Amino acid sequence: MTSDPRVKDAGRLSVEERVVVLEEARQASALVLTMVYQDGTTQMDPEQKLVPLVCGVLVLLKKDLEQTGPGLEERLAPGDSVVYLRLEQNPAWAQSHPDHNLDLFTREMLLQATSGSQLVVCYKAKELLRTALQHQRPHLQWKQVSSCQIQDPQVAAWLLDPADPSSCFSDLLSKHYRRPPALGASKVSQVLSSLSLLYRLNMELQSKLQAQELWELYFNLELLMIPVLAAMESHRIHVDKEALRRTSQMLGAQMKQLEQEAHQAAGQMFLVSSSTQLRTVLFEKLRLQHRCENKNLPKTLNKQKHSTSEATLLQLQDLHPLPRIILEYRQVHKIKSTFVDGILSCMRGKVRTQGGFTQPISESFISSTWHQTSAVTGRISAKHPNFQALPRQPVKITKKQYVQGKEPEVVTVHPRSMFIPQDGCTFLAADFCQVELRLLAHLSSDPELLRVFHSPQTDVFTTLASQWKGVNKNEVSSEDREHAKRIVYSVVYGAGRERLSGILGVSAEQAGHFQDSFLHCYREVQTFIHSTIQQCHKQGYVVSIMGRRRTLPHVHSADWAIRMQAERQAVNFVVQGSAADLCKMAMIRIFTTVSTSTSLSARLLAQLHDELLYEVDDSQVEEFAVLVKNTMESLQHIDCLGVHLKVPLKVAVSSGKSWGSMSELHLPQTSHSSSS
DNA sequence: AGTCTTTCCGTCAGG
DNA sequence: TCCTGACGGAAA
Repeated sequence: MTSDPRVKDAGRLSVEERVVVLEEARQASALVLTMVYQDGTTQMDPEQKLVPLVCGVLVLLKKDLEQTGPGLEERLAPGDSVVYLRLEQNPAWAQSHPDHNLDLFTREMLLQATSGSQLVVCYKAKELLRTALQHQRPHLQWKQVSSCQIQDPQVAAWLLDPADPSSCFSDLLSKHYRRPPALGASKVSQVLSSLSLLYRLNMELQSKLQAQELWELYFNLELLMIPVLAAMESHRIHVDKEALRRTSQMLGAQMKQLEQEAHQAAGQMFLVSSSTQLRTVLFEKLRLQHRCENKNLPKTLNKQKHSTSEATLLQLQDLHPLPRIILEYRQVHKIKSTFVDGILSCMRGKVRTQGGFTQPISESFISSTWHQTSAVTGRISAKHPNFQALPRQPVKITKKQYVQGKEPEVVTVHPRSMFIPQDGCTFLAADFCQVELRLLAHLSSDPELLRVFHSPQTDVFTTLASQWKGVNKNEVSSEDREHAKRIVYSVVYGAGRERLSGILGVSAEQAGHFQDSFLHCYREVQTFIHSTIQQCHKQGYVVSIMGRRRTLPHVHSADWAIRMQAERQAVNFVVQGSAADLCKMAMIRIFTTVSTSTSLSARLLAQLHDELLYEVDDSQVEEFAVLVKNTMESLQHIDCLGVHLKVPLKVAVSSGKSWGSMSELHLPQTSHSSSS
């Protein structure tokens, strides 16, 4: 890489030459970047199993934007130059020949790319940003890159077609621009032409976004999410590792015991974790299905076999002791494998290089990877671990004591309580209350639903339950309220009465009755569903409040089931996608405010769709809570994207010394809560 | 024929 | 009913 004459190796430039290159970078009309890994691949090569270590960054400095001509697409234009920045793996104090001028140059170049005002392009920009933040720590702070607007073809292509599984660079090239160049040339030549093509591809995607009216969403929302996500990944959450280890051991013992009980109840040995083997025991050996013919036992989705799901086992639990044991086993198994051992395994395997030696370390900090382009609805998702799926409620486990005169011991396990703030800090969570339902009220303009949200001091689902049941608000039980919630969402997302009856535990007839009465009470909701489907049929796609779109080719399918599914997806997308828009905008607004403040230091740790989790200095909790609440509720009106909601937004803020024990923070009323 | 890897399915945590 | 990701077993 560094022996090619077309590439300027920063390490071999003189101090004077570096000054010139830096000035050139500042004057360049565009910068195109890619990370280079130790195995010689770049960000534009197809994904590998194990992400190789980063060894440097290649920067293409484009002097002139409008250079076109035969053959120029994949070759360097005259006046363009390429600089290679080697990223030193060792800290400065451990280097044999520290070159402080080179460190400074690298830092300045990265700063120019991440906070400069000219056009910057990078495929998978979030990875580059996160690497820069980690590598330059503590010299490059996340606040410094908050205004960064690196363009990313992966994000652009996803907005154009969110259903397309985020494809590799060469797939994007052939889909949106032209055939990728044939292999054969040297690796350096390939990389250089890829950089040129990356620039061209970006220009092509830019005009496609403009043509589809997606440019504003891209530029004002999705691009600004990149630094937010990069910063979120570079903040680590403290985990009580010892508590996790103890819990793992305890759950292991509990599983062994439940396994024995299951074998005894079944009268044979079998693999308790296998749904196939359990099916054989329950329905071929014990023949439990014959003893509950009045009930409608669920079947598996593909091959119409008896299901062994939770719903089935709950129906069978009075006939035999086995189903209850299995339910408990599954609960313990899920907690142990995914939320205790799973989390522990995400903390291992990281390596830190120290004085030339690479040694495995086991820190008690963790950070997820956040994905911007993996959900069709525009939501973000998390992996390794999946922070968005940690159990909300603690789980009770009864340990039977085989000692005379001892009562069974009840232990509660709560994975969220393993996450704790750093010393002197507090967790603060901000939750958008019933965003999807509020958006439904806005989208449908249903007068009754709007009225519910405009009358303050009432719980929405309680009001809904009282309206549709025709009883007084204080006569509504918590069960009624829960039912109201289920009914609302089942209607909006097109669930049949069968499905609803399964969830509520009532007859299908009664479930159907509930649905009818809901739609009768809120007529415009029905109209909204119909018009959304109609619009999808007419133009082939649907749009969220901020202009996010999803094309649904299957609405034209001749197959009834396929077509109906596409129609449900259309309705769901408009509501869920709009909620995603709002939540992203909230993250960006808060990020910008904190970044431009000299005193605030709150860090975003996680996003749980409609909830944001921050780590805040103890002394700033109140101030930040007010800021977050006001910022989020003010999103009722967003001028730059033309959003004006007919409903007020409500945000609940809570804080605590562990993620498992958060209590609501009651703040003074603000002006937004009574706006109309 | 036994072992390894990959893919699919069922189940369940979240919203 | 929609949208995710993780895990373990079964099949390929």
